[in-house]
Amino acid sequence: MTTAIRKSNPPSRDSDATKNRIMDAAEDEFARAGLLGARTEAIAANTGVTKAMIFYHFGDKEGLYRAVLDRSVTKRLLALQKVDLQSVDPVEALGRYLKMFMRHAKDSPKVPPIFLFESMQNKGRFYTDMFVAVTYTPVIDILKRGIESGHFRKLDPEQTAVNVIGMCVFYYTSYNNVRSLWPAGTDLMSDEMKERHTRETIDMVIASVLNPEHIVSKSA
Amino acid sequence: MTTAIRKSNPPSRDSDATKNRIMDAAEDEFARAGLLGARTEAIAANTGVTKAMIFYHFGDKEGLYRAVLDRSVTKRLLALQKVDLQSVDPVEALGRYLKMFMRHAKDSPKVPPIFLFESMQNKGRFYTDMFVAVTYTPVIDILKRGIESGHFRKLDPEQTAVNVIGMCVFYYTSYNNVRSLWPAGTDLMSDEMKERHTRETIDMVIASVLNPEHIVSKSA
DNA sequence: AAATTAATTAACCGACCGGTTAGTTAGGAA
DNA sequence: TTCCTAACTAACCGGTCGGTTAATTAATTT
Repeated sequence: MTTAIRKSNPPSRDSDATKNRIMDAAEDEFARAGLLGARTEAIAANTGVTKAMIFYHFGDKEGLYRAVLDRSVTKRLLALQKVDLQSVDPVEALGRYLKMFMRHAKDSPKVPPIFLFESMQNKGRFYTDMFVAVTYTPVIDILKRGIESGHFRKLDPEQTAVNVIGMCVFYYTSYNNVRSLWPAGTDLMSDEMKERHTRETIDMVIASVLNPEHIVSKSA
Repeated sequence: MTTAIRKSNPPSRDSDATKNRIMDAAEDEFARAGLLGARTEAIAANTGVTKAMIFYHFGDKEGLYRAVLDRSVTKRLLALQKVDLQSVDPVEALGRYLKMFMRHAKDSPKVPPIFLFESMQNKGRFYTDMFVAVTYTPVIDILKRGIESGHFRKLDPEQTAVNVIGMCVFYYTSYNNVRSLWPAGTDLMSDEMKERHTRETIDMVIASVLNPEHIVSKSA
């Protein structure tokens, strides 16, 4: 278990290392209960250091929360910068973006719940423009480009972008509710199931935005 | 405001009426913070009766929570029973189901957040088979029928059903995060915006499952 | 090796929160 | 009218939780 590993490490007297350990544990706890429901004791318990260290290093619970959000948005920004979305047609661009996004979701499955809590509990108080810029804006840009080029249907770019991200993350926020749709004992967070979801979602998104006429004219 | 209206009503000595008032206030509070984060004081404050009445009528916070979930699943079941999904082709059936579902979401926008919290905070502990039966099973049935009849692509029915519901509810759980995608001051929960989301979502879902070949053969 | 400082701990505090309890009040039955 | 009981209130209780404080320990500098 991650918990055990984290706790077994010796509490080294290294500020940055300790901060990261706290943020790792905090990510789990915030994903479980959001800023409001997270217990600082619970975070500390998976850290190997005392609860007081949270306040020493981050000021208060909110400070730690901000730090966790910042770290995850930075991570996604880095991943985004590695993808070239400009020099390919909109269909390919959308596919590339989705692959990048789903890889991030697969590697950091705790992030979607945290952002959901952020919206529902905190009314998006800590959700900055930066977060929008690294998730929704690229999708909207691609969609607009695709409509103009005729590759995509005449859709509402903003509403569609929200729905696209919704498809990508809903599985990661709701798997506990939908477990029973699969045979008992199926682990919805196994690599195989995550990959199946990724494949299915990319197919679905592409199909949902394509312009049928454009396909016909292409095959003719 | 709903709050003011609820509170101004005289605290009648009617058990059922009081229970309903408590459940109304509880729905708001559970939608804000989930079972874990909900404050019984906050619920009582919007009720016109004392906090003690919650425990008198529902035993404990969890009892009230169960009651709220039950009420909303009953409501959806009733709406579902009024729709005929059998005697029409899969495309029409899916459209009808989505319209019904989105009407329910529009009228009870607090329900999606509650079920999201249920998954994330409580790991679906209170999410019964009944809930699955009134949300996912109908979609899966329609999808399977559509694949067999050739109307739909060869898709994964379960994964797709989850994504479909995801599209329907994500807007209602994330609007606080995505506000900035629209002009400042836009109320994402206005009737007009909700209807726009509904239209866009239904179009998108249908497009995402249709079998391209079936369309071509139809138009030929 | 002494002094300095950053990292860490254990114990503690006040506010809050779920739940209880003892007593009150309205209203229907006898 | 009296009685009974279901609905309701005000005050309270014990535990939990975010945050503080004073003292301790490990590195780093001089």
